[in-house]
Amino acid sequence: MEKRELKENSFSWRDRLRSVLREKMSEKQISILIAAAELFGEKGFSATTTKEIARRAGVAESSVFKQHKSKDALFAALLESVTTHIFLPMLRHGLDALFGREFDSLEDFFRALFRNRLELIRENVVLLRLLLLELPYRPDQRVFFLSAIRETKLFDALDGLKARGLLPDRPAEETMGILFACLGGFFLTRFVLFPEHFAEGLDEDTERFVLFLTKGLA
Amino acid sequence: MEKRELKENSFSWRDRLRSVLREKMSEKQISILIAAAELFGEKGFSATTTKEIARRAGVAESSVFKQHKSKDALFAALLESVTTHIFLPMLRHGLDALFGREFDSLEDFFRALFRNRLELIRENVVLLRLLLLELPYRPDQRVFFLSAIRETKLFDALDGLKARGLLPDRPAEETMGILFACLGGFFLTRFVLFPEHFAEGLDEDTERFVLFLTKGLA
Amino acid sequence: MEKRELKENSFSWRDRLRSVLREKMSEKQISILIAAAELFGEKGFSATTTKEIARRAGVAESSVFKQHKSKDALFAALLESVTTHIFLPMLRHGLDALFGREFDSLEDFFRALFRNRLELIRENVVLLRLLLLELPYRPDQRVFFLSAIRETKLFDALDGLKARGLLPDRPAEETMGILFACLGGFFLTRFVLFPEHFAEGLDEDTERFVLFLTKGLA
Amino acid sequence: MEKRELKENSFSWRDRLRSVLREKMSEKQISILIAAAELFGEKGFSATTTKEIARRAGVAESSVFKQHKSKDALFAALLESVTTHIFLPMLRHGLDALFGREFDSLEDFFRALFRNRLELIRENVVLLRLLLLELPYRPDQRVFFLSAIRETKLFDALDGLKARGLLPDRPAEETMGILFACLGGFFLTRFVLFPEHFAEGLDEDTERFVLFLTKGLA
DNA sequence: CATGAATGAGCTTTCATTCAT
DNA sequence: TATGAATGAAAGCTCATTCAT
Repeated sequence: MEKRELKENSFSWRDRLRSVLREKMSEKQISILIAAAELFGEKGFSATTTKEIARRAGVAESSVFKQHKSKDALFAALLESVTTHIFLPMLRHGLDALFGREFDSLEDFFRALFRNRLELIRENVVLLRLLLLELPYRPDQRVFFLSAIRETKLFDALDGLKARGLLPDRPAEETMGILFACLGGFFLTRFVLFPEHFAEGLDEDTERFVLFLTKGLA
Repeated sequence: MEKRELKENSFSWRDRLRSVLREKMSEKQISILIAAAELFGEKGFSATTTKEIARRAGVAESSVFKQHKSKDALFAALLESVTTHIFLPMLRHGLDALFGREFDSLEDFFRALFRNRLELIRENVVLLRLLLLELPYRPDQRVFFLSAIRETKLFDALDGLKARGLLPDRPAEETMGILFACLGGFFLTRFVLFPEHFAEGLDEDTERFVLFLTKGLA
Repeated sequence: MEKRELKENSFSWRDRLRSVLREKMSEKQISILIAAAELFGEKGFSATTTKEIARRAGVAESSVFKQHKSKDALFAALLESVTTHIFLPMLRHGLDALFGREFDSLEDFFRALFRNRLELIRENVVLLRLLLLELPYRPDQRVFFLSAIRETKLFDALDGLKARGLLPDRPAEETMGILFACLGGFFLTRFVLFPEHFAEGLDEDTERFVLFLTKGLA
Repeated sequence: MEKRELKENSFSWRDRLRSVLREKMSEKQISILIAAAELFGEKGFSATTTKEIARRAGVAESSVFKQHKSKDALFAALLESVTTHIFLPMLRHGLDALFGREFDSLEDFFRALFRNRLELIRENVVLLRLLLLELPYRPDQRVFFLSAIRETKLFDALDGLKARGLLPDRPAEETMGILFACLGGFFLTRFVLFPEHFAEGLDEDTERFVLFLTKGLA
C-alpha cells in the first residue's frame, strides 16, 4: 500500500510519455523520442549521433528523420513533449499536493516541497540534466520554457503562504528568484557536478538545506 | 585612479593567459587556447569545430594540432591552464582580500565575498560557463578541479569565521555544501539560464541574496 | 468560334492523357503519370524524387509504386504513354492537316508545317524538353522513339512534295536529316536554352526561319 | 607535319585545363575538375555522385569538398573554368582563323567554319553535351554563358561578311539566331540524340548541311 | 486500390587529424 | 613553427522501395 501511494506519487517519465503520445505517433516513434531524451541527457545534444539514437530505440536511422526533419527538429519536438507532458504535470501535481495539506510552518512547507522534489528529481535526473545543460545554448527555447513555468500556479502558492503569514510580505518574484537559484544549485551540485561526492548522506544533506532555506527566507 | 584600482582588482583572463603563457608557447598557440576557451564556453565542446577555433585564432587549422595532439588534449590543456593561471589565482586573490579585512558580521563577510565575486563572474562568464557545462560530461577532470579547490584556504577562511563566532560551530564541509550550491545556483540562474531576465536590478538582487544567505547560515 | 477551332486543333496533353488512360488505370494513377511528366520535364529524371511526384499528384508516396515497380519503370511507362497517346497522334494529326491542303509552294508548306508545330510546341514544351533532355541518357528508348517516328507517314509526305516538284529529287532521308536538325535546333534554342531571349518577336522569328528553310532546301 | 598542324589546331581540353589551372590549384584539384566535367557530361549532374568523381579523379571524396563547398559550387566552378579557358579561346581561335583567310564565297566561309567546328566538336563532345543538357536547368548560369559569347567578335565576323557582300544586309542578331539554331541542331542530332545513326557518312552529311546553310542564308 | 510506417543503401557534407614542405 | 593539401571515418540526411493494414 505504501508502494501504491508511492507509485501514484512517482513519475516514470518513459511510461508517461509512452501512454500520452500513443495517440499521436507510432510505438517506434515514441521509442525514438525516449532514446533521444536519454542520450541527450547523458552526453549532450552535439555529442549524440542520430545513429546512436536509432540503435537505442531499436529502429532504422532513417526512421528518426521520418517524423523529424532534422536532429534539431527532433530536439525541439522532444523538449516540447517533455515540457508539456512531464514537467508541467509534475509541477502541477506537486503544487496540488502541497496545497492539499495545511502547513504549520514554513519549515514544514519546504520539507514537503523538497522531499517531494527529491523523489521527482531522482526519477528525472536525465531530463533535468538535459534541460540544464542544453537550454543555455538555446535562447529561444529557454523563453518557451520560462513561459510554460509562468502558467503554473507557482506564484499563487507563494502568495498563499504569504497570506498565512508564513512568508514575509515580499514580492513573489523575489522569493522565486532566490528559491529557484537554490533549488537549481542544489540539483546542479548534488546531481550533475558532484553526484558521487553527495551520493551518501543525501537525506541529512537535504534536511540541512531545508533548515537553511527556512531560516534564510523567514 | 578609481579605474586603476578596478583594473588591478579585475581579471582580464585573456591578457593574463597571454602574459603567463608567453614563455611556454608562441603567440599563435596562445591565440588558439583563447579562441578555444571562448568557443567551448559559448557553444560547448562538441559543437565547436577545430576549424572554427583556427579561424577565430587567425591560424591554420593544422596549427591547432601542432601543440595539442587532439581536440581532447586541447581541452585538457585549456582546462589546466585556466585552472592554474586563472581560477586558482582568482580564488586566492579573493580570499586574501577577505582575510585582510576584519568583518563585524557575517553579513559584511558575505557582502564582500559576493560583491567581489560578482565582478569576477562578469569578466569570466565564458570560462565559468565552460566549466559548468562541460565538467558534467568529464568525471575525471571534475576530480582534478575539486582537488584544486581543496588546496585553497577556503576551508580555513570558514574556520576563521567560526572561531570568531560569526558562524555556528558546524563542520566546514556542510557549510561549503550549502554555500557552493547557492553560489552555483546564483551563477546558473543569473548568468547562464536566464541572463536577460536578471540583467537589470542585479545589484539589488545580489543584496537580497546576501541577506538571505546571512540569515540562512547564521 | 475561332476559339473552338483552335481548341480542336490544340492538344492539352494532360486532358488527353486523362481521357485516354481512364480505362486502364485509376484517376490517382493518372495524376502520378502527369506529375511525373511535368517534373521530369522541369528538372530532369534524376533530380526528381518520387516524394515530389507523389506530392504534386496529391497521393501517398507508396502509391507511386503500386502501378510501377520502380522509378525507372515509371519513366518507361510514361514515355510509352506519351509517345503512343500524345506524340504519334500529334504527328499524324499534323501530317493529315498538311496533306489535306494543296500547297502552291515549298514556302507555304513549311509555313503551314511550322505554324502548326509552333502551336503544338508551346503546349507541349514540358514533354518535348523531357524527351530532348532525357533521351540522350537512354540509348534503348531512343531507338524505340526513332522507330515510332518511322511508322508515321512523314517520309511519304516528303515524297509527295518531291513528286510535285516542290522539293529537289534527293533521298528523303537526307532532307529529313536536315529538317530534323533545324526543327530540333529551333526548339532547343527558342524553348529550352534561351526562352527569355526569344520570347518576344517569336512570330517574325519563325517567319524568318521558314524563309531560310525554304531557300536552303529548294 | 600534317599531324603537327592538326595538333596546333586541335584542343585537348584536358591538357589545356591542366596547364592553365596549374597556377591556381593543385594537380589533384584539377583532376577533380576534369573528372567532374567528364561525368557530368556523360551521365548528367544529378546522376553523378561525388564519390564517383573522387574515384575517377583518384582522390579521397572529402578532397572534392576542400576546394568547392558543395556539389553545386563544383559545377559552377567547372562551368566557369570551362567557359573561360576552353570555350571562349576555342571560339576566338576559330574566329581568328576565319578572319585570317579571305573567302571567295559564303559557301567557302561556311565550309571552313563547319569543318573547323566539326573537329572541335569531336574533341569536346563531352563538354558540349554537358552544356547542352545542364544549362536548361540553370537559368542563371545560362545568362553568364550568353554574355560570355557576346564578348567574342562573333558579330563582327558576320558584319565583315556583310560588308563584303557575302551576306545580305540583315541584322547580325537575326543571322545569328538562325545560325545558332542550325549549329545547335546539328550537334544535337548528330552527336547527342542519334550519334550511331549519323556516325558514318558524317563528312557528306556535313557538306550537305553546308550547302543548305549557304543557300538558306544567301 | 491506397496509404502510413518503416527501412537499407547510399548521398552530400563535415570532422578531426596527418604529413610534406 | 606554421601551413596548405589531403584524407578516412563518420555525421546528418535523402532516396527509392517494401509491406501490413
